[in-house]
Amino acid sequence: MLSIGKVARRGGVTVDTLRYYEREGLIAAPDRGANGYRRYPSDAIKRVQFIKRAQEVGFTHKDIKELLSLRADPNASCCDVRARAAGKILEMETKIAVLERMKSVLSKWVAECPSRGPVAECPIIDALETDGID
Amino acid sequence: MLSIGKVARRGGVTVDTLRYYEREGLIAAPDRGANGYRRYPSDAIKRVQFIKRAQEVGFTHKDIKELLSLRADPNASCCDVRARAAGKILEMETKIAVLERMKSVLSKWVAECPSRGPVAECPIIDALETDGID
DNA sequence: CTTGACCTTGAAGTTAGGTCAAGGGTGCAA
DNA sequence: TTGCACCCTTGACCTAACTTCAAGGTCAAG
Repeated sequence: MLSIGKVARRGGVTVDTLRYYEREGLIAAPDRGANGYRRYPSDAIKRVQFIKRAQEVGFTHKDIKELLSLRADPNASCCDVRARAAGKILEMETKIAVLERMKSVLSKWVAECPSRGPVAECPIIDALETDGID
Repeated sequence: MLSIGKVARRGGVTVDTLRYYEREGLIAAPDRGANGYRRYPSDAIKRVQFIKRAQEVGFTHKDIKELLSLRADPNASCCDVRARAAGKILEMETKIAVLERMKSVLSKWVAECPSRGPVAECPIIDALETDGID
């Protein structure tokens, strides 16, 4: 049985974060000792790491709760998990496309800017004042 | 002179958003009529559009305040503006790189998933349980 | 004179993922 | 017994860019 501090250190999060995960339902409320302290089973560390890794590849807490439910559901199929991952890839592609588009507008403006002269003649300021985004 | 409702409609935002911009210092507090209503000069619409366009290319409100200061500063140079835009491009490249990395990890996992069979054998779940991100 | 559109303020809610502070109890070693 | 690390709870606070709410005052048309 592990104290919250040990789970935190070994899981790579803070104790505040663990309590927050518990509130959010990402990890089950553990048993308590006679002193009221949380006592975690040793596989709690694995669960924390699961959550961390899922976050690192872009899953939100809501997504992670679904993944954890699927993992615990004997009727769930691998296909369900794959669909979540595929959906997340699509989301990322959308975000990347938005960023690329903004970046290309800014790049064009930067290329047009002489980088000297007063701001009154700056083509970037001018574009912000008068252009639509195109 | 324009009412807040007119500036909002012509600027493409809500009246609440305009009041929020005023609180945030993005637009100056306008004069008030005898009834206490805000009375905007007609160039207020251009300023709102400046803010909207700057947002659309990725500038935050903090960034926009700086750009507006530069625009109003006779000692500012075009170069200062260009530097802000170039910095924003770098930020976007960083964000894109993070997303691409997450996406490639997920894509690899999706490719490895047979998309059938119980979740207990799912390679994606397995990767989340045991892998580092690589 | 009533109806509906418009305006005022301040405060609180939203999303996401925590972080921190106050005020107190517990466990162990010197 | 003192001291320090650790644990507890509740509840507020953080970023970002709004949005919504509550409770009211003003204006113009019919």
